[in-house]
Amino acid sequence: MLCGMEDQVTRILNQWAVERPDLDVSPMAVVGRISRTARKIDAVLAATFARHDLDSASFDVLATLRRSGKPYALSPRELTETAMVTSAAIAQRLNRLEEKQLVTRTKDVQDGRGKQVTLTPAGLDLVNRVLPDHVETEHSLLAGLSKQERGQLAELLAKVEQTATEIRG
Amino acid sequence: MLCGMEDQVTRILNQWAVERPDLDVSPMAVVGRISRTARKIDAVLAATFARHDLDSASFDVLATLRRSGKPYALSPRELTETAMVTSAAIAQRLNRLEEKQLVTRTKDVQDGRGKQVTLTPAGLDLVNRVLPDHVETEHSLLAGLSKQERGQLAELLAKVEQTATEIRG
DNA sequence: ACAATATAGCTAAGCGCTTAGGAATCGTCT
DNA sequence: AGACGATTCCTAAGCGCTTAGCTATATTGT
Repeated sequence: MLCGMEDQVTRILNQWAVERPDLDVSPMAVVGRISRTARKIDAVLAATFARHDLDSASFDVLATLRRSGKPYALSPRELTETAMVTSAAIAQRLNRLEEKQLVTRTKDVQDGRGKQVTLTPAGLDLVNRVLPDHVETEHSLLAGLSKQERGQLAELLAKVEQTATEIRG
Repeated sequence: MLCGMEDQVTRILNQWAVERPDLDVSPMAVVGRISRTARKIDAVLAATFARHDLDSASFDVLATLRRSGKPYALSPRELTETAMVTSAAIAQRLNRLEEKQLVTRTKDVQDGRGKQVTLTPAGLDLVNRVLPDHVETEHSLLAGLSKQERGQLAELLAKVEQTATEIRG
């Protein structure tokens, strides 16, 4: 750690060192940083989506359908499984996307309980237009990291994610 | 990257490689991982707070007051500046905390516009009790990382956070 | 001194998420 | 076949956040 010790997270650590010297609060330097970084990233990504009259939640659904390949159709259940939100949240996202005519919901012929959510031509067109912009934003976010550093970061985060999953589903 | 290529993020990358081979989506491996890890961490931390009849937002305020040192008092403005949420959100958090008699709001004598938010004895007692539990949870989240790896992770994230801040506030 | 602007704190309305629970359909077990 | 539990999708209510906009007080400029 040869960094300048001058930012928010470091100041918090210094305060705790004074107030609760009995506690080893060093994990905050990492855990707190993950949360803060994630929020800032979300804000940056949201700006890109907003330029296309979209929000992150809507883009998430459109992108999941898009990358599933032709015919760009998945069930709400499948969408729920990749989205890290509840099925109720997906239902509401789909209401909004259907309203904007970016997806359609049709009955699943195989399973009467299920639905097929399909990208409309307008939805496919939109996600194809947003994608390059979004990818470029992500590139710019990582501009300060070498290829090697990106690999390191991804690996370290994967370990933490793994541990978090083990602790609580 | 010598990892097993079998998890969620990697599957997404593989799908994009098929569907949009023209785009270099490699940043998703990092950016997506940051978001996912942050959410899982939040869930783990929330479980700890719930054991003390608290949520992350409330704990955040209590902990900020606690680590500011005696007399455990800050203005809503100061709380807003460290919390990464709007002043309206802080006002509502304070409503809830005041209702539970964990903090008090008194008029600032120096500045008639301002208020002083102070930990009550009950609030101080609660945060002192939650803290060790919370710190232990954070330790367990990082159990899979060596001390050196933690330092690396913190530094890499700090770089990304810095870039994100430069891009947009 | 006074007006204009900035700042501090708050409420209200809207948004997207959650939990809770309902309706329809499927799969299984007798 | 029929009953029962599991699964799928949905709505409703509640929660914490945001934006918008209010009041009160402080600061700045003339």
